[in-house]
Amino acid sequence: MNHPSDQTTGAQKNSAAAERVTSALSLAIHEHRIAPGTKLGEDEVAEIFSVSRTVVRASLQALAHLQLVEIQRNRGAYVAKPSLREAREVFEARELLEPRTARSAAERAGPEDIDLLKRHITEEHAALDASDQGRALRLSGQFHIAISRIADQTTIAGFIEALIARSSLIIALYWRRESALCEKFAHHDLVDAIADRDGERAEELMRSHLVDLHSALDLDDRPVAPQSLKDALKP
Amino acid sequence: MNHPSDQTTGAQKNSAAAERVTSALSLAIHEHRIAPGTKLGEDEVAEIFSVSRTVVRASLQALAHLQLVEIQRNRGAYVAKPSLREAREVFEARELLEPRTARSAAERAGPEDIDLLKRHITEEHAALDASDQGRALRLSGQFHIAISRIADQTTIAGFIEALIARSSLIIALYWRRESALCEKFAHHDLVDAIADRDGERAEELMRSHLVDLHSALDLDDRPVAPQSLKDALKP
DNA sequence: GGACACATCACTGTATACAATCCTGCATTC
DNA sequence: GAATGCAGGATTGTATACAGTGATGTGTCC
Repeated sequence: MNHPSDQTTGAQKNSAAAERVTSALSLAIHEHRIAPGTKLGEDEVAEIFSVSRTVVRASLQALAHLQLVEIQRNRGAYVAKPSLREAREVFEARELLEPRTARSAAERAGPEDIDLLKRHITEEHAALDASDQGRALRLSGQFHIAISRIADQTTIAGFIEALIARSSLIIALYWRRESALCEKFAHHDLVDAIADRDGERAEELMRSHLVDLHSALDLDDRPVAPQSLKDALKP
Repeated sequence: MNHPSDQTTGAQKNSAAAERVTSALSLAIHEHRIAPGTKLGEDEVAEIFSVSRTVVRASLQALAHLQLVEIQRNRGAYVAKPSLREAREVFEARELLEPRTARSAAERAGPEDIDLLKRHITEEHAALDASDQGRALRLSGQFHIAISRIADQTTIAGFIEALIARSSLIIALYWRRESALCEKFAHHDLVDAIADRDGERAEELMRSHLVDLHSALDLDDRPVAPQSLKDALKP
């Protein structure tokens, strides 16, 4: 059985070394150790991981497909900075897909699935207790992915995975300091509903959980980031 | 204004030459000129397009991400052969996403959007009259993509694009000879509903259209393809 | 005659070298 | 002093060469 924080995503497998680089970059982005907008120079990344640019390029392309990085032709790869509009779209899409997925998961979950989810939550708590925000955030995403996997719809699970990856960037950009990270209980209740095989309740819990998350973001129309003024005038 | 059959998909842009190769391969697959399961050797493709393997690899990777081709490590790239289960999942996902998208499209469509859709249909008819099955099929897919673009949800539009790409493979594998290609009228009615700004009707038409499509496929559990016996015994 | 082991071959994986493009800084000019 | 043009450097795009892996076919042994 896999450890809950295993990160073999459903994404397209790259070959050998490329996958290692992709995972490492993806992890760092998910844990907010690389900020949106950061340039990922090929030589730079290549040296860090002791591989050639060929491998790095494959990784960056894979990440670009997940929209975690943006590749500008002849200019290089940058960690993506989702716009307000994109941020809204991502959460709308999640609110469309995930509640239904949670329902399916509740209807299909076996004992080992429940176990997996519970271990997930344990890990989340541990990360929160250790004040490891980055890890907690990543695990929180993994929790959602785990549910979509249990729902046994790999196609939709893949979409959700991509949405959660982008959510991580969105949270990095638009999270309101004021709002607390109240996911602990939300996730716990969700697992309970799934363990009870109560699809209806799982669906509703997931929906409200996502609405909570959404409303904890600052997705109004006015400029948010300090550099947006400069950005707005440049092009 | 763009020509309706323009094919600048929302997918991640590859660099320069790679995009040309990706488009050409994608087109050939969509038009059923390359069968599922066909091997796409790097040298072979490289020579056909007069580029180096580097470029071909980038293209194949991009197509792999759309799940149009499957890359097996150290073994090469093959045009994907979606399983029955995957086929079902793809259509379930479409039935989940597209009706709602059609509703949004109806609510947002401007005159130029209606024009675009009408020109799409004209092209489809032309292809059908010319008995160009492959082109008709591709245009039919493009029609769905156009609607999702009008809905102005680029994130979901991207998902739908990927689903339609795979649908093309699924149709190649599981289409029943008996059932007629009845899309002409379905698409026509849909455009009418969108032109009337009747979201409700558009949603319902899209739903039934997809159900029709789904039921025109042979997605039962028994083996379908003639070579499946051989395949089943080999591994 | 069949099966296994091994060698050969074809192909993919990775690294590196070269070409093209873009950005930066400086000099020149008005 | 500001703006423009140009040159240098840095970075990405592409091609090619080498290394590693899997498949195929042959030969030998039982």
